[in-house]
Amino acid sequence: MGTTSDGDRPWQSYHTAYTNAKAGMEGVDKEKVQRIIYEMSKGSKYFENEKRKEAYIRQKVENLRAQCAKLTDKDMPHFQEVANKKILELEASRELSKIWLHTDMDAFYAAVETLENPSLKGKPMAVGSMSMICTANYEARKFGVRAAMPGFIAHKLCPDLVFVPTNFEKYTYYSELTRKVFRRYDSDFIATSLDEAYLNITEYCNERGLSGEEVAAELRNNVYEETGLTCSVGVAPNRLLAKVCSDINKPNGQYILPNDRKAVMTFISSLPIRKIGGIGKVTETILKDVLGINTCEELLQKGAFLCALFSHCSTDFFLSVGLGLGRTDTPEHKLRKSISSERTFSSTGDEPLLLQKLADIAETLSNDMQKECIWGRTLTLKLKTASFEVRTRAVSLQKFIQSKEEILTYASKLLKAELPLSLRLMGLRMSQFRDDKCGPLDPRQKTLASFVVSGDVTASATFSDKHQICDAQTDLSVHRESSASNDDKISLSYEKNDVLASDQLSCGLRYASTSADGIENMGNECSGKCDYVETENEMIRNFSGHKTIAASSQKTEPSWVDGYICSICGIEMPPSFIEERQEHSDYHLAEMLQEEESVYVTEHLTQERSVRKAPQAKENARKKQKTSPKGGKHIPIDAFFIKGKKSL
DNA sequence: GGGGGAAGGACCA
DNA sequence: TTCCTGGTCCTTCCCCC
Repeated sequence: MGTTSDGDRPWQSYHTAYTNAKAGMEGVDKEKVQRIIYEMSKGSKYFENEKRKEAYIRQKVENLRAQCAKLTDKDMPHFQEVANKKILELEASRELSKIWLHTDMDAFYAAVETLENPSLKGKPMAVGSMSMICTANYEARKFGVRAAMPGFIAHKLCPDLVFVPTNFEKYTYYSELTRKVFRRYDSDFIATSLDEAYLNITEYCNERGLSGEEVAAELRNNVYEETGLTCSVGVAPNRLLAKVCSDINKPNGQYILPNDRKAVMTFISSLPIRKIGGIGKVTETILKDVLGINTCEELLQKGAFLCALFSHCSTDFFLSVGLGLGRTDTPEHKLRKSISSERTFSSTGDEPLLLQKLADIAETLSNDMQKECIWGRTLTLKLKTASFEVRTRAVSLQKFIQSKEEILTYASKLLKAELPLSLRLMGLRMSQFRDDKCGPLDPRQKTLASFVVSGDVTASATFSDKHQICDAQTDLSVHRESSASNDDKISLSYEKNDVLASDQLSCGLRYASTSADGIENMGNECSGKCDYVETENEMIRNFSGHKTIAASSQKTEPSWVDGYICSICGIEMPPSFIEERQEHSDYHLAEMLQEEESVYVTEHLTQERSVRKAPQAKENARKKQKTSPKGGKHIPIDAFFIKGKKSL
């Protein structure tokens, strides 16, 4: 990219995501487009970052080449044998009885906009803004304009380009219309985005005695009739191939690959690897530059090298691609694994401003989580620096959270550990969701109750031993009474821990206390028994594994009026309901502690800052932080989330 | 040595 | 002057058991 080896045409080696051919871009003056993009990008921070990334990939290629060179004549027969065995196994799994159809709407957002505003017809148009465009119609693509390209570059390529802002409500509405059509062919169709879906049309074809080709034509016609939009369709024995096929006759076309092994192998033999979903720019570069692999057929031919250089997982994928294999089953309904929100803004290092932006993102995330009834326990902060370096910092909590306040509390800690820093993007992601979605409002109560009610002593003991529940503010720790007693009794202990030290611990308890001068004193590991010293409140608590209530408030345990009425909520429960009563009391205690925590957090924020700056903190920090490949200035997160040395 | 969390990266739409 | 957003999966590193 722009180096001497490129002579007087440096742009020829500048390969951004949007210099790759896409449907409708045939006949584009590629060199002209590349030159313009290069001229407009060079010198920018984005460009510099791209250069860094490319250097990193080049290094990766060199390393793999070196590994390759080390392979001896003795190694190769072994790896060839491994590859042959894998190929035989994969071949045995080949299924040709299913007919899969992949449908892809043509320039979807642009088509919807044109449908609603016919004056746009025939004009080069892009949906998006000057900073980034989502999609471009086919007229614009003739100029080299395409999705994921910054608007200002698109404008340079096509000065008459019309920009239309995105309107996702519209796209969702039209997407739903297309899905109504899809459902008639396969009620369990898989939607991968607003404009793409996979349909298993095996049954539909068999029941009606229709071929895949006939069904594809019928479906395209129905979509057009009911939406006024065109789509392109691919039909093949599996999803991987169907997706490749739908791209062949774009726009408004279809391609059918027969359910026949020979036809599949012929089709795949000359197919460029980049056409396969899952093989992107980096993987393509590595396979090409290290092993000279350009087509899917060559993946099979170089099987031995793939086995020698890549992981089992990657090798299996590459070899199955070489055989033209793909998924033929309809997966179970996939549950969401994470939810996130991020914002890009003008680069700034202003701390109050960054915290304000973080609060906005936390609010959006919290709202989204509430809409979907989700609680999560792993919070990840994503940062993009002014120089486009991306960092992520995560914290796993011992409780599930959802509120803006809680998200912001932890997110702020993660951010502050990274500052000072000039940022252009911040994002928050929540993952590790609680299994039950719409449970009680207090996620912890459910967790606690499940331990008591289940009576699964083994499970609770294991949990207790391995994961002392030490939440940042309010902790509900489940402890088994001394195993020596062998009476299988479970007692519940509540402990309120230091906001600073405990929230990131996954195994064991460690407490950090802060003395008046801000010097860090690392505390003890706690497993069943521990002393908790909280200097700020001059409070010493002891907790010995028996049922202990260690809340700082003066509130007392709920009592049973007249022997059966709860003094707090008035619920009636006879004395014989021992476990239920215990659980009920625990619930109120958990509530009390939760009330306290907001106050507690506020009190501790000031203290926490001083701790973060303590010189000893860095020394004590566990060196888990991975060395940044970029070698930039970076404060390890552990410098903030200090863990003590394990007590012996 | 294996399990699992954290961090980073690839990829997709 | 200006280069997105939101999601999944995989790999690597490193700590702890």
